[in-house]
Amino acid sequence: MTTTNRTELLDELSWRGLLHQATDEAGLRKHLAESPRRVYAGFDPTADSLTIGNLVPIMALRHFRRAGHEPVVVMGGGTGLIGDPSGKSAERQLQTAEQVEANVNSQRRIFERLLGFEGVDGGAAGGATIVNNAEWLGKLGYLEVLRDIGKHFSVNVMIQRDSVRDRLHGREQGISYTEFSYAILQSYDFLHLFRERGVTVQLGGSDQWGNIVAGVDLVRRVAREEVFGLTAPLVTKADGGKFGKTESGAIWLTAERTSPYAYYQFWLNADDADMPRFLRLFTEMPLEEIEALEAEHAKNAAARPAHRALARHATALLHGEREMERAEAAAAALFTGDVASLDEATLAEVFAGAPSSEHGKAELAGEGVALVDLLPLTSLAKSKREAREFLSGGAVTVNGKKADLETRLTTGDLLHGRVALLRRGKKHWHATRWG
RNA sequence: GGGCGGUUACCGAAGUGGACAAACGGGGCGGGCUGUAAACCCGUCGGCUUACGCCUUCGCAGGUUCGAAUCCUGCACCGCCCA
Repeated sequence: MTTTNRTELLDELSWRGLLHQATDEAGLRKHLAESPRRVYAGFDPTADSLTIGNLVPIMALRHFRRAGHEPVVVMGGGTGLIGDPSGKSAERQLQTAEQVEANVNSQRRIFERLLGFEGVDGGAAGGATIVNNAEWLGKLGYLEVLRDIGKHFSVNVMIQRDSVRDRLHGREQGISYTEFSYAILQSYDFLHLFRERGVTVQLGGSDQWGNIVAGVDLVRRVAREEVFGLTAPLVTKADGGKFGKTESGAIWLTAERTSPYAYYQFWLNADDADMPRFLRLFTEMPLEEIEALEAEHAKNAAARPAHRALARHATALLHGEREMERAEAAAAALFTGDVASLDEATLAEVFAGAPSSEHGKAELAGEGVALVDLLPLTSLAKSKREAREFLSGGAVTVNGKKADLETRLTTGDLLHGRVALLRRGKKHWHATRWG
């Protein structure tokens, strides 16, 4: 990890591709150089976890912290009750207060992991802070908001905003007063944080630009102080696909939703064309190191040095060194197909997260059980017909050995006397356990 | 309210009485090649206990016919035009 000093921060964010837009960039640069600042980013508790898209602003916060500034994470326990219309084509369904609270608590772990909230790196301003805007938004009175805050918002301006305008003109979907008001609440967050905690910079995804600018305006009007905002770009893929999505769904930042193994795989499978950007965005390697990897990749693409480095860094960052090592070991075993040689403990670890099923060992005696009959009982085939299709196509493997329509599973196939590992296609595994 | 056009499988889009489980493209799945990639090639894609077999599909409900995604009637929804 490099130590970035405050004057270089914006330059670094820029070459890393983390800087999209900023209010008064020259002013911000000076502001950040002068002294340690507090910078905040808000996160919506719409789910009990965050996805890889949310990683971008989090990475930006990490760079601020490394540069000696103090990140403040704002969990939208209050705004989450309302719903941000930005980027949404339809009115959002309100979540219950309990849901929002549960989501906030669940997401908190991610920030603790990625930003650390105590005694971090001896940054000049200390570690990061995490707050929940339900704390202050919940106390606001309606009349108070209308008198003190609402006065500073021009409806004329608000309806010009893309997120609102699209919904206003949409024949199908209108926008409720509730969602329309969202920007006011988020702006109020900035004002509150400025007053109570001296926060002077807000950071967010590019879809937050409007909300951020509104907050900067509000602080200027009410407190007569200049504060700043900047956004990180929306991450795209070279092939035009949606970033962070795989066949099996979104990539999440908690192990229950996306296992460290799957997370590792996601990065390892990144498109070559995306590598340069991803290395800059999602690792904290210095530029020289990244360029060295790129050179190495150009020389020997087959070894995929850059992919491995990216997967290792990103996984270790989120799940820790140990989980990263395990994911890597699992990858090695699964892709050489050499699962039969794994010792029992490693095998158990590698397949801990894989689909599995329990069966009676007696069935394996003598002739054993035909794979065509077994497959429909696993996650690998939906019906016997499908099982036949896969088997005759050479898609199925037992403990790393290719199977066909005739293959039967017998006691002799059990690894460590109790498990047989089936694979369909390149990466669908299923552990059958026999007891 | 009136006129016209539309509604087909995951998506797009052919099909206007039998050879239709339905062309073609995208996408999915599987195989090959490869770098656990891209590109490319091959196979497959309504479902089924193993099938020149059965069952369920072409907006919905009825009808004509030996036989309908295709013709008729009514209904629903979408688009354009007139009021």
